[in-house]
Amino acid sequence: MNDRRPTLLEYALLGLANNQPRTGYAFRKVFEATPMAHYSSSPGSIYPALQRLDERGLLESSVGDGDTLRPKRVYTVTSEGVEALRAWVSQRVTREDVIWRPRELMLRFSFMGGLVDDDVSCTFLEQLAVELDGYARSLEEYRSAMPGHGPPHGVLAMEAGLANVRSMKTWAKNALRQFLPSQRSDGRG
Amino acid sequence: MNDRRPTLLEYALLGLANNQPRTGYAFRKVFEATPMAHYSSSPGSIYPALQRLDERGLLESSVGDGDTLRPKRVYTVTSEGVEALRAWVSQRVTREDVIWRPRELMLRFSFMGGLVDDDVSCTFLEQLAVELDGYARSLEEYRSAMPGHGPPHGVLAMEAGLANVRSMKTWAKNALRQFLPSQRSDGRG
DNA sequence: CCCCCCATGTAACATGTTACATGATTGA
DNA sequence: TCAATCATGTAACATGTTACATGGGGGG
Repeated sequence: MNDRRPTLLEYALLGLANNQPRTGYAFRKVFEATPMAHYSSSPGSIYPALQRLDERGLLESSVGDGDTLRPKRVYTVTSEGVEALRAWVSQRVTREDVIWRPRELMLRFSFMGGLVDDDVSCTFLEQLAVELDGYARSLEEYRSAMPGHGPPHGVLAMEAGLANVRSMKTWAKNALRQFLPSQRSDGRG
Repeated sequence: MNDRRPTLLEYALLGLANNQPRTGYAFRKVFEATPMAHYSSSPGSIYPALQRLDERGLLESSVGDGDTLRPKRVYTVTSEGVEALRAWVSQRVTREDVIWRPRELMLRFSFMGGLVDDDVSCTFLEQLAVELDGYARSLEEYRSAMPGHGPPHGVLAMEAGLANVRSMKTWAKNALRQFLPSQRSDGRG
């Protein structure tokens, strides 16, 4: 048996199934058509992943009217699956997440809707901003140690990374405003 | 024999070796310490990758004074390796690159220094800007089709993607100015 | 009737992860 | 001498990629 934590692909499937039950083919179409999640849409990755999630009890499948071979199989998330998803999105945002797994972070955020309370989204965005800030500072430090002579490619690539981190930070701060409990307390205008 | 094109990790090793010959351990240290390239620094990935590159003739290795077991092995890029690297960085920037492989793009750019003429960097940045622009437009279109009601997470995640693409575009346009052949032609001030 | 899209799956393969094993060198 | 760091590698395993195989249903 396989007790590892789910892959990113598996979490993506779980999150999509949580929005709406789908067939394997429908999952594949989402990965092909959607610009959001950058996962392979090949049958060789999707179907085995769905089978694994089924075996672990995070998804369950029901065949449609079944007298054909190759029955159409619809996957629905189980309560255990919902819990796994909730635990995943609610994890603390770490510096490592920001450095190594920014896509996973955005995937987590995008699955929060309807799954967790707004204060979880709020905490997520606050932690994200903090970690992005710290990372930006370490990048700046790193850059200042780079040689000013020679080809500028290294420094420029560095600056691309920095610009990226900063834009994400700006985004997080703006997004946060939509989740903060309303600022104006009921008294006064 | 394995004739596939090199992995991203292998290109990263090739590029680093092109800057300076290193031991396997030194490559690992770079991946641990550098914020730029997000690759695994585990021996289980690095050493086999170096062996593959050696077998394919893109790297060659020389052992230091060798009467010990476990000789220290220094990898140097071959002329064939340099050619492979040059071909890789010089490829046309496609929409798919921008959507699915932005990190690879930045890696390609950062290895251009000292490897190709400035007009290659120039072309790269121009193509990059064009493709980013097209991608941004398709993202905007996609976003405008999203539901305005319900949890805002999806729309926000979308906007994060957009902000990211736009910041990269701005970067590309700024970087381009450093590679454009000097605007003022020799006549007049 | 044929082709395309819907739909599900498997097999071979390469890569990367994790954990382990080993040995050399350097400084406290 | 002991520990840390330098240094190289392998084995088991899971995942993902590519290519292939199969079959139903609808439209031209």
